[in-house]
Amino acid sequence: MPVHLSELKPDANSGTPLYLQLANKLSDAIQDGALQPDESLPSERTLAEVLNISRATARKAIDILHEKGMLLRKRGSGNYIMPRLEQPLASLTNFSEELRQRGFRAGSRWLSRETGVATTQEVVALGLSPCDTVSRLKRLRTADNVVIAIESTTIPGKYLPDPSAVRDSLYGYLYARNLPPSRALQHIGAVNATAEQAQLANIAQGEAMLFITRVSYLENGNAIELTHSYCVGDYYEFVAELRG
Amino acid sequence: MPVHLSELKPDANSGTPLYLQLANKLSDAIQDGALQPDESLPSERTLAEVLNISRATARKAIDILHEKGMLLRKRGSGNYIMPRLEQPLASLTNFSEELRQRGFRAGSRWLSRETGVATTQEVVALGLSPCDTVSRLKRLRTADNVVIAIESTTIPGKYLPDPSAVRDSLYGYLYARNLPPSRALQHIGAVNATAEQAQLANIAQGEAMLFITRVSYLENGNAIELTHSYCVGDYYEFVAELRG
DNA sequence: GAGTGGTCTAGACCACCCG
DNA sequence: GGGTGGTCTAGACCACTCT
Repeated sequence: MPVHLSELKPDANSGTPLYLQLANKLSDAIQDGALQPDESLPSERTLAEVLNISRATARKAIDILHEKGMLLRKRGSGNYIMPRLEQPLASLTNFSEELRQRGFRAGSRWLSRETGVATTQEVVALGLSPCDTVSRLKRLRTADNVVIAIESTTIPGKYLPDPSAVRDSLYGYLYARNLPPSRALQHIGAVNATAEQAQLANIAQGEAMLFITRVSYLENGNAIELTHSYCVGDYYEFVAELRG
Repeated sequence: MPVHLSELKPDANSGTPLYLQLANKLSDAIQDGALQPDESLPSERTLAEVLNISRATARKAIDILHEKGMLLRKRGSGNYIMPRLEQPLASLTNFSEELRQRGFRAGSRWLSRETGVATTQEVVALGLSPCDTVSRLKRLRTADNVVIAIESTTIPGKYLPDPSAVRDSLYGYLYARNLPPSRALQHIGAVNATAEQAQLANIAQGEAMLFITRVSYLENGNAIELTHSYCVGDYYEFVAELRG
């Protein structure tokens, strides 16, 4: 424990919950290497006493890190920092940030933005009524100016009446209107590129692509987005974390 | 709330924690349809009082269901049952069970079972020393007698000294020896089938396949298994859940 | 204003690990 | 036996929703 414990002390007047502040500070300390793998954290009771919080609050912070896989709990012994696992990038972030984290320059080019009446597939996937209108966005995704995916998105008209309102980032639009997706289901398969896809992505016809279908949901359970992505195999790889 | 609340009462002498018992009973009630979507749960205080437990305990049970996406919490209003989402099959279960749940008859055929010295890739992925021995299993996975995947697994020798000890299920072997994987990272890409793969899987050369690399970890963070799977696109699809 | 979930406290007992 | 995490209790205050 090279850190001064006092640096972890949360601020009771900051507005953010104490347990969240503590979880974030501990997480940062681990990421920065101030806390080393296999090292043990101060005990829950020690943390509580030194930081002037209750043990339940300290515990809740530690629970968060444990749930993220950063800590190993050992009953009767202590809480230990996990040997570093690769972080799954499959969390719900926008595409550009994901690529930027991997060191690429992300870009996109619109193929079309239109409105229309929902197809049967869209009605089912998004939980709409047969006559509802939807907005559709189609674009090419690029990394360092290389096409890495062809992406088609459908959004219910009530959430996006005018598709041209989305300038760069769909997620940016949704967050700005307080419609942040909280969970999503992805179906991932492999397909051979069609002639049209090959031409768009500048690859050979028949080349293997990842075909990803994603439905995103709001916190209240309503579907907000249906996206089909065709991803160039050479550049794109999906990383997922499984739990037992 | 058609159920009698008394049926949810946990047993203090059962050995399993109260909050877990309650979470399971609530979960069952939802799955069975005894609690309908959009219906609200009794308030946390009511649950606590009727079931003779503290609010914190009731809350912890409800937290579990919320984290599983079964409940929608509404501050100042109540806890509501979520409209049913498709369950992601990407949790950490064995292959056979996963297929069985989808209504297939799962099978496998061994191609080879051997021991050897860890390759560089295996050393890195599994956190071994360069001279460590490993066991390697290679097999074909079938559903209703159709080959759907070609799978190669590497396990550190200290966990599996004799590869022929694995009869049918690797996970069965690991659980029996108290080595249950608790989390895993999967990398998922798309590749074109080689001539050899095409012949094994009875598909055309060049056909798109999912290429999945999985590393599984024990609760203590040690890697237990490295698996490469080539999955036939027509039959296999990976389902993942993302979080915000 | 009454009821709800969100946070926090102070204290308790247990099972477990370790020296 | 002393310290640890795992569970549980009985209270408290807040911000929010509903009507």
